[in-house]
Amino acid sequence: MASKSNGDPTGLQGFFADLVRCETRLYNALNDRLRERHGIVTSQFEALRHLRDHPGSRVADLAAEFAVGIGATSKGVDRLEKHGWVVRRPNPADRRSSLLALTDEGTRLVDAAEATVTDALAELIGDTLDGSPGEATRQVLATLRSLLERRQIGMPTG
Amino acid sequence: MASKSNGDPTGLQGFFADLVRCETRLYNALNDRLRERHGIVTSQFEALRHLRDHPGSRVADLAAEFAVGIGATSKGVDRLEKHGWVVRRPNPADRRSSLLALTDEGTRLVDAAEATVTDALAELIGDTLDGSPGEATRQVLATLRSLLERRQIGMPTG
DNA sequence: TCGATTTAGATGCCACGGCATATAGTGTAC
DNA sequence: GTACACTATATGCCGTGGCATCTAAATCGA
Repeated sequence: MASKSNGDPTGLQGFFADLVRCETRLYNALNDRLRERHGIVTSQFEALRHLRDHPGSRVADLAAEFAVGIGATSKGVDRLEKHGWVVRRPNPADRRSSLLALTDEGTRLVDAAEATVTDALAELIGDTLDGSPGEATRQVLATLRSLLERRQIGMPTG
Repeated sequence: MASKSNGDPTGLQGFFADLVRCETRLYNALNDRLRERHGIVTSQFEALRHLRDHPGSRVADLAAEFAVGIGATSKGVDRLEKHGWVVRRPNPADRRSSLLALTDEGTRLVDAAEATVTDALAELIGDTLDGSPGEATRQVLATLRSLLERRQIGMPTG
C-alpha cells in the first residue's frame, strides 16, 4: 500500500486527507442549512456561539479561538455588527479594544441556529461516533486540538 | 456540562468543533511550510498529488474528490497550468472535457512537496495517533469520509 | 436526423481571508 | 512627563472559492 512505499510510514497523510475531507463536507453541508434557515454561515454561527458562551471577548480572542487572522476577524465582527447581532462596547480597561457582546436578537439567532446545527450533525454523522471507537475518536481529536493550541500551531500572521 | 443542558445529547457539536479546529490549524501550518519551501499551498499540493496518483482525471473528478465547485477547480487548474505543472490534453472520448496530467516538473514538485508534508505532519501530530485510540480514530474518520462521499454530502453547486 | 435536454467546464461578479500597513492607545525607562 | 517600544485592531490590496451564467458538445426522443 501507499504508506509502505513512500516516506510516510505512519500513514499520517491518509489521516490528514480524511480529516480535511470530513471537515470540508460537514462544513459545507452546515453552511447550506444555516444559510437557508437563518441567513448565516457556519463561521458566523461559531463566532456567535463563542460570544454567547464567552461574553466580553475581544476581537483577538475570537481570532485565537478560530485560528483566523485578526484583520479578517475584525471584518467579520463588522458584518455581525451591521446585522445587529453583535455590539462593540468600549473596554474600560483598554481603549484600543472593544468588548464584544450579543444583542438580544443575536442571542435569539444563535439559539435557533444551534438547534439547526444539532439536528444537522445528528443527521449527517448519525451513529458513526457511537460506541468505543467513536469515543476514542472524540478523545484523540480533543487531545490533538489542545496540543496544537498550546503550541500555537497554524495561527495566521495578521 | 454543555452537552447535557442543550439539545445536543450526543455532544456532536463538540466533536465538530474539535474537528474543524484541528483541520484549520494543521492546514494553515502545512500552508506555511509548503509556501516557504515549494511556493505552493496545501490545496495545490493535494491537487497535484491526486493527478500524480490518478492521471487522466478531469476537472470534475478533482472537484468531486475535494468537494470544491467546478468553477473554482477550473480556475485552480488554470493556475497550475500557468506554472507549468499541469497540462490539459484533449479527451478523445469527450471533446467538452480535458484529461489532466502532470508535467515532469509537476511530478518533481509533488514528490518533493510530499516529503515536506510527511515531515511536517510527523512534527505537528507527533505520536498523538500511536496506539489503539489513534488507530480507532483513523478508522472512524475514514468511515465517516466514505459515508459523506457516498451520500454526496457538502458538494458545492458550481 | 433534428430539436430538446443534459453535461463539462469556462468565466464574471461577489464575499471572505491573508498579509501588510496604518492608527491609536498602553507601558516603560529615564 | 516624554520618548520609545509594544499592542489592539482597523483598513487596503490581492488571491481564492461560491454561485450564476454562458457555450459547446454529447445524449435522448420522436
